[in-house]
Amino acid sequence: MSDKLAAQPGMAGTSMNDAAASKARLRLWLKLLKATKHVEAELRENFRTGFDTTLPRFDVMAALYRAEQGLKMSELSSVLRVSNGNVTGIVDRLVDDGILVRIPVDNDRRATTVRLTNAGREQFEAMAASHEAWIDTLLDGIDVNEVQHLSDQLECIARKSTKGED
Amino acid sequence: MSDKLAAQPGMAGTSMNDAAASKARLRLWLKLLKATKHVEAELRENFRTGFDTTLPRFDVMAALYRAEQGLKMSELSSVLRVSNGNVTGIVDRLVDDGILVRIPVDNDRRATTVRLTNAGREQFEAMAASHEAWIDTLLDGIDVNEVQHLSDQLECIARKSTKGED
DNA sequence: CATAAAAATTTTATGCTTGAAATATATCGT
DNA sequence: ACGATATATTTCAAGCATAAAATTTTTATG
Repeated sequence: MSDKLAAQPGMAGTSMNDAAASKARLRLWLKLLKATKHVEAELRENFRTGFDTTLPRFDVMAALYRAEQGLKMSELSSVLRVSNGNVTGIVDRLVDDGILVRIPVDNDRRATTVRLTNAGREQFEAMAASHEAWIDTLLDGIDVNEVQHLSDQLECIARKSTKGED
Repeated sequence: MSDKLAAQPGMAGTSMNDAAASKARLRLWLKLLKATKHVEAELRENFRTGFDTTLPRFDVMAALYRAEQGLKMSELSSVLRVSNGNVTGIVDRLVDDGILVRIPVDNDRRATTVRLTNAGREQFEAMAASHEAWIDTLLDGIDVNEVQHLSDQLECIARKSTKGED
């Protein structure tokens, strides 16, 4: 639609040739990556020093906090979009720490449900509050009024082949 | 949108109460993370199937491609913002594969410089071309005219405490 | 019912990542 | 020259991550 006529000197915000657009996208990706890695690094450090835990553990707890009745291992790895084998290890350690329990599933001895213990729910709530505050600080360079817009653009990226449940 | 009660005068598109802004930032962060992870996963898969290599290896090669005379291990880990120990392992494997060489530094027997071999440079060029094409495809949901703007916002995030050399 | 196919999970092998400890070398102050 | 400190790198232990193979149990089919 808005392509052909980069003709005008004004070039009112429109168009770029393909090669330039490709380079621009590459630079954008590098910045996206840089910003994300930066925030992740800060969060990891905060989780480590503040709660002696990790981001992946927090992610597992967050998923289970939302699912009061617990989730099966396969549901968990699907929600978190990580491999099955990976979840096994993280859950093992969380169980050892008394944060999670494995509950056998009736009528299917292959599966187990995983659920937060009461201690786990408590710990999660404390961490979630800090987490939100950390993000608030880390992203405060962003114009809040632009958040929705930015958000929409990112949605476009994530949706590529990722059937978008949130 | 800016919350119904944007009060009145002055505050044109501004404002949201703090709690709402905080939640909005949290949601934004989750999308940022989701978009980044999605692109990363696709790239990893492409590198694996297309070149039997990994993103971290590509990153090392990219850094060294730009530095024709090579980099010391510490410079490499600083540029890539990863730990020293991490770089050691990745470089070890790249050396085994004939992609990198370690060169002793004159007058300082503690340090070594790492450089791409000719084979390494060749391989990198092929991979870089594909990489750019992959990114172009993955980010094509993004309005190219918004790239600069989006980019600026991300810059804000990355700059927090990250003295911004690129 | 038997057995093949499917499903849920774990195990294995490999590699990335960190932070901390260890090693080796260089530099500086006295 | 000596010893303390700083610098460059590697090693180590633990955890995260994937893909692929293996295990166990369920379900479907003949």
